Amino acid sequence: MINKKRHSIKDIAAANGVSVTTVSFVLNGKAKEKKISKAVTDKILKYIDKIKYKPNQLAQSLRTGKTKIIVFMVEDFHYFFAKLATIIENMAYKKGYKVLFCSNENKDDKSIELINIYKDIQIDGYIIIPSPGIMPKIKELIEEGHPVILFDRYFPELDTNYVVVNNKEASYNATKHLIENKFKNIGFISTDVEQTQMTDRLKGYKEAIFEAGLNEWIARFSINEKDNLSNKNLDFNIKKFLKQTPQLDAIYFATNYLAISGLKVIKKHFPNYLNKIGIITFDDLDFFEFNTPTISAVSQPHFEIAQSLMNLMLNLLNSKTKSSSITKIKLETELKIRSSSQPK
Amino acid sequence: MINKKRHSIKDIAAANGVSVTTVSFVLNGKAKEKKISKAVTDKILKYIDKIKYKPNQLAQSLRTGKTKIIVFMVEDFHYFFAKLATIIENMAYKKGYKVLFCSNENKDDKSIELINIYKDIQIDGYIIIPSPGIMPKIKELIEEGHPVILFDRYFPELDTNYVVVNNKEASYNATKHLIENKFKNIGFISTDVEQTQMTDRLKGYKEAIFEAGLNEWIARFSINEKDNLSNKNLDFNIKKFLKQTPQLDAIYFATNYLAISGLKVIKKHFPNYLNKIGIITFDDLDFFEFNTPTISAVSQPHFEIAQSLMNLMLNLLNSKTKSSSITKIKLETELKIRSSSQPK
DNA sequence: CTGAAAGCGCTTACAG
DNA sequence: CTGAAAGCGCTTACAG
Repeated sequence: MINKKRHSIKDIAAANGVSVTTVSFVLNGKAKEKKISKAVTDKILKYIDKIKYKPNQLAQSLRTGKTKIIVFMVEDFHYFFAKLATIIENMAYKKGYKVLFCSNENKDDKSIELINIYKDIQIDGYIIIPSPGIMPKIKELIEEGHPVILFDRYFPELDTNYVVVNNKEASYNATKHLIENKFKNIGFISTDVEQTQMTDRLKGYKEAIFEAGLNEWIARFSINEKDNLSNKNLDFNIKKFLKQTPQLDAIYFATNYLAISGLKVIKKHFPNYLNKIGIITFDDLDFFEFNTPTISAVSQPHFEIAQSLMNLMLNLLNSKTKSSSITKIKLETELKIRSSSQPK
Repeated sequence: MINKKRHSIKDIAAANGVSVTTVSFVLNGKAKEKKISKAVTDKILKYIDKIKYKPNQLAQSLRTGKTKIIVFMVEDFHYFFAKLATIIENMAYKKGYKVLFCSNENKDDKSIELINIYKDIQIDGYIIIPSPGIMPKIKELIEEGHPVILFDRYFPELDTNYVVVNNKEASYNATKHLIENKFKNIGFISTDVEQTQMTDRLKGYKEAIFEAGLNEWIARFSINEKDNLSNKNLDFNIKKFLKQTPQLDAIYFATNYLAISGLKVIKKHFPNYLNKIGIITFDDLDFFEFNTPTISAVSQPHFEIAQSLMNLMLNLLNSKTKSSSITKIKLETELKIRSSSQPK
């Protein structure tokens, strides 16, 4: 490595005939507080500006224990992530933080492994979509004093910061929308995960169905190897469910990849369904907008989610006081009514 | 922070009645080389295993100048990125590296800003989809001795490691496929970016058209604010182009978000086109597979791209010798023929 | 108003 | 075979 050797505080001190202490104080904006004379302060400031001095983050980190790195752990890097990532990134870098994006694939062992690594390298803060069984690990993180924010789902038994959407209410509204459009036998296709985002959507569905005195048609599939869109197993299960339940006149998918799988199956094996049954899904996707037919969907407020997460995290990082106040944010979703949920 | 104080080498040394030097040698697998007795070595190894000692990465980094972090810079976090990210992540973590994913939005200033930050924190290696004008910055990185790999596109004038696909050949084949299916007036819709991935695709198109003695119909739009799928401006331009060029009986989109925009416009303003004109696009997307009609596409080998990138990077990181050998990899794409490109 | 010095936790050249 | 010590580049309590 061709070393146009980096400048160090020592160099600056030597060049200006002062001590490293003085330079450090000036660099850290403590000149006033430490009563460094204006003359010296200005001289140093001008000099660091001239040589474009940048402190060595590594040394700072070693000394202070802060790395200026935030972890952003999601389930996978598709759709939802893509919508949030750029916003998160831009907000973080603007404040001098780097973001380590990573995916836990909703697996506990991967989550734990990653968290352990990040603890080792002394990450400043954690924004996490938790996998089902990592409540103990999250608890540990919090007890050790790390700023932690969960999102998309949370652990009701754990008092922690989180940002989620109104899954239950949105699900209730989506179901009710189908009911109002005269659908009578509304299937609910979901996963068997027992996490809040999914159980709340189920609750909303059940409530609306119960209120209307209709029958429940619930299918919950296990998603082991979620290779996103090419989940043969999921396709197979949905196909089986549709075949076994010919009564259905509408389907509500609990999340977008289920809807994708469902649409694939319908187009292939039940093409007449497309114009016959109502379809709605949680979690909007760009292409639902121009699929034929266009697909009605519950749309999550990506910008608000990302913004809430980062604002909250930056607050946590800046508050010297280990403030024991916990912030829980529930954001509103929007029901995008398109053609798939119109009366048939 | 509740400090169940981390163990340090000093602690280990004290607890075992040896010096930190000895401990360090053992930790770094230099026991043999440094002739540490088997007895001492074993004792230390057993001890660090018992207390689950993990070295402080920060201190190591400060000392060695290595951070065990790789940067993976893409244009944006959609589609292409999602396909590569998990593979990259898993390969990296397995080897003890962390990955800083970031997006440059194909803007030079953002690229440069990010690279400067990463140089500051002494990132070990750079995998970059370069924005149009950062050749000087890339050159600087290389000259300073940083391992750098470009991908998706490269600078022909710069002798550097890269991983790309056979854009020109694939584009030639895609165009030829349309020609063989009797399309005579094939439009080419692309961006005005002068980067290899795009210019090569244009070349392939032109070559096939020329060979067949057909007319060229080329539209190249500027993509300023690429907010991915909701690019009103792009929609507008494509609509205008289609209106002004009624001769077209087929369209070849140079990349997937152009195809998405095009499909939206066609569905909305030229619905009869769907069954009338041929469509093919570069860069496959999951939903092209179950759009109506299914869309033919040039599919990139995501797994091979990710794997090549990481293997190459790990090689670069491990070779002590500043090997001056440059690796240039061009991977094969696959033409997925679906219904949109069938003869009409 | 400013500085000498300790220390964050490592690695390694040097000495014995 | 093993250890004392310097040094990576910072921050900050302490002293004057």
